[in-house]
Amino acid sequence: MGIAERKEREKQEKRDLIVDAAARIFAEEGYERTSMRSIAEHIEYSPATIYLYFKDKDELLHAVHELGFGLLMKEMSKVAAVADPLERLRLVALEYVRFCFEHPQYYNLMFNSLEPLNYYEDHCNWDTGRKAFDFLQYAIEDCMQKGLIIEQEPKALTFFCWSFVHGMVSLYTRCRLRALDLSDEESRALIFTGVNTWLDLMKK
Amino acid sequence: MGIAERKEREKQEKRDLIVDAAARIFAEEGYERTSMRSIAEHIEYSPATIYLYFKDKDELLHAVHELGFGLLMKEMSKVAAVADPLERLRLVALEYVRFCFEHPQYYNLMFNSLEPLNYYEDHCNWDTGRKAFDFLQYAIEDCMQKGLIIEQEPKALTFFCWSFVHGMVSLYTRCRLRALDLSDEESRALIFTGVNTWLDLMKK
DNA sequence: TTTACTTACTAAACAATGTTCAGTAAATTG
DNA sequence: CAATTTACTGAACATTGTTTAGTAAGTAAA
Repeated sequence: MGIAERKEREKQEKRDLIVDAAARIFAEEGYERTSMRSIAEHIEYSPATIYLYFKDKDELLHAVHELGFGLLMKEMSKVAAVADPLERLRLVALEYVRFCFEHPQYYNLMFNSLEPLNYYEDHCNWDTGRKAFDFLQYAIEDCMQKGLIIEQEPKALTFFCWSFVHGMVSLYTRCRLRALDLSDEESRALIFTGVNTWLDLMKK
Repeated sequence: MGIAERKEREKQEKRDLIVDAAARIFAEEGYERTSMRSIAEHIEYSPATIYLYFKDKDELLHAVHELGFGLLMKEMSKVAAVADPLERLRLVALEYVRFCFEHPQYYNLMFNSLEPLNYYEDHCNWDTGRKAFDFLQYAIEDCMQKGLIIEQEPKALTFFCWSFVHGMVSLYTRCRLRALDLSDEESRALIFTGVNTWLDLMKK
């Protein structure tokens, strides 16, 4: 039955078309400022069409959120081949920071905005985030097992590492570094310094 | 001229009435979900009245934002009398964390939301945040001068400390600890542990 | 007191938003 | 060819932030 499959494929393609357009506009304008109507206009369909593919704006946002995590995981996985665990951990952190610099709207959606999590209220667990967290935890456990960093409960230490980097980049993208009188360049440099300082503190 | 003064006073009182109502509703419902109409209804005035006291919703939000900083500074100042600089720094951090736990909506407004900063686009600097940052920096410089913690450029180190705690509480209030399979109580305990771990790492 | 003016406020409207629903035209099926 | 399903839309709805024209009371000057 080739027809049913073609229809299925076309449906998926249209879904992707909507998500891609939404992602682009969300990234440019931010979530609140992009209307369903403007997304519809971009793909040259009526607003009501979007509701045939997504329950509401939240569900569409969630799809974009997943897209963002795909991007982040791809970036972070680039350094998987590096042999030295400590250097690998450092590079993972740097990729994370770089991702935030290059896609601040995605980052905000993934780690600061509350909306995309509405989707998980039924499913109760944030699977997507969990995968990224585990990725980081493996990198840290590797360092710990080889005696390169301090000993700590792995999950807790992973949370601390994540928090530190997340804190820095969030304050940056959310414009709170205005409290520091720094240029944009200086702010970014400071954050990279922060990653190294943190790793030095964790070294045994 | 008593009349002019009374009018001035009454105007200020009404302004406060609006800000207080707005603060309560923002804190309960969140910024996006509270309408100007609902605020107006609470204070038993027409929506248009609010616009006599505030240019728009952003400016009202900013007033609430300032209120939040007043609250935070008050909480953090409670520990000013503690003699031991390291212990004082620890207590400041704990008060900061506690503030976030007790007023998550305020916290989000002050450190994650972009909107209240619109107000500063003309004034270019985030004065309110700067004061809080300086408060923390003094506490840290005190520790450093007495040789209790590692030597570092004070502003940078202050930023790192702030980032770490901000990162932890943000991930918590923004529900990203769902990636960790922890109860609410366990999450909070972990954050307090984090503060102590961080201070241990900074100790010389 | 009477007159002008200012202040404090509101009702009603505006444009834009997310969302729904009845209806339509085309594609598919029997 | 007829019946049914699919994919889509136009128009409406309720709600939002905001503006404007108008009103009624308070104040000041004659």
